Amino acid sequence: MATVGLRERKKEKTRQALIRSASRQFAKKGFEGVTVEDIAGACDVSPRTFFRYFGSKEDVLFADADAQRAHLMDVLAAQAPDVPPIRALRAAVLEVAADYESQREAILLRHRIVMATPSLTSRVAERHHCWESAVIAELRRSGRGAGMPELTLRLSVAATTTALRVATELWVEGDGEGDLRALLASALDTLRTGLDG
Amino acid sequence: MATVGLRERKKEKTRQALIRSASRQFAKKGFEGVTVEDIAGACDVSPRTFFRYFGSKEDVLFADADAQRAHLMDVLAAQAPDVPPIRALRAAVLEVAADYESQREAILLRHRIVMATPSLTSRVAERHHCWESAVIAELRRSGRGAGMPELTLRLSVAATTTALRVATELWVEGDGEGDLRALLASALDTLRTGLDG
DNA sequence: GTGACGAGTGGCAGAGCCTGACAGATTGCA
DNA sequence: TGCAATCTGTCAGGCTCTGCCACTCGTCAC
Repeated sequence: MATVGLRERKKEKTRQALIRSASRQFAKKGFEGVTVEDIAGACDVSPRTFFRYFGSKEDVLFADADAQRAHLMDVLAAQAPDVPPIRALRAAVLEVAADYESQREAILLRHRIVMATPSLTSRVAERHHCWESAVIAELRRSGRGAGMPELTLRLSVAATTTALRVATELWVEGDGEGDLRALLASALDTLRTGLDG
Repeated sequence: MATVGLRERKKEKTRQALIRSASRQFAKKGFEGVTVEDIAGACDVSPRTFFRYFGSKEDVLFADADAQRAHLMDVLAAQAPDVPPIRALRAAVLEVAADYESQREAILLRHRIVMATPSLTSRVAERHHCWESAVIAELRRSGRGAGMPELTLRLSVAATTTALRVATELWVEGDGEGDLRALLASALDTLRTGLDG
């Protein structure tokens, strides 16, 4: 049996406690109105320990980013080898959109915090940019992007992740009431058909 | 005649000195290897004064961003009213590309600094994201985007600025030897025609 | 020319983020 | 129980950035 030791369970518990503590306080007092000391203090942990779990105060807000990125990459890698790159990527981002919808509250909360804090908006952009690089690397690794010129490959990936971002923004602005996957699918179709005007 | 007083001339001089001092030292010792004290000290100015010119250490690296954004917006606003939004935007980003080419050395230097400093990559992304909002606002203001659904409008703008980013990245990776405008034009054509595969 | 006004500056103090180093506590295992 | 690895707290310190106050120096009116 895969017993995880007490140590690891404790660690995961602290990690989750820090994330919850941070989210709660950010929502109440704004990102800049909360110090690392506040976050750590609410968990009976020293600020130094906080930084052993998260590289920065911003990181705790995007703690699940790695998991989402991993999911994206998994779905991408799981596509049949003969599926063309853009179609494979389409499936992957639609999967991420489904993730977002299933974590609706958390995503909405985070986006509200981000919107209210100019210095954070760049972080979201960075995340998507980071995904971009990873996706390109994966497409290259799997040989899927072999026949495409460099510019086309990069542009396709960048445009697709951009579609995910734009669709998500609209969805969030509508308080997550709309159908994110439908929105994203529509955006992807637009990209496939071509922008006119 | 528009004589600018000694005071203002001095101010502009300090500003330029700070920018040059920063660029030079960043190039030599890396962004994080240089402190604000270093930058200011090299100009015989106190750190406190540095922050009166630039909101942050990062800002000094993107000092010309405002001018470029203004140029982009000017070209956009100067398009004939009957030019459709995407075509107007195309003209504007091509103009920015021309700017980049004319400031080749400075752009290349900056991108190298950014590439070498993970924490800065988000800033570039943020800049483009910021342009996006401004462009959308302008298109809305001029009534150019009137007939388009929200999603299409935003996606078109986002995809176009993304094309600028991707083309610029490729251009920089090739040490600015290629033809940035041609690269961008090709990317824009791809977006217009539609992504296939 | 002289003096008043205001913009620009420097220095100081301080909050907050983040890191390295060391010592103590806790867990896992023999 | 005792050892080794891991996790934590404390301390010291550097850096970014801000508010505050006094000072200097252009600018402008008289």
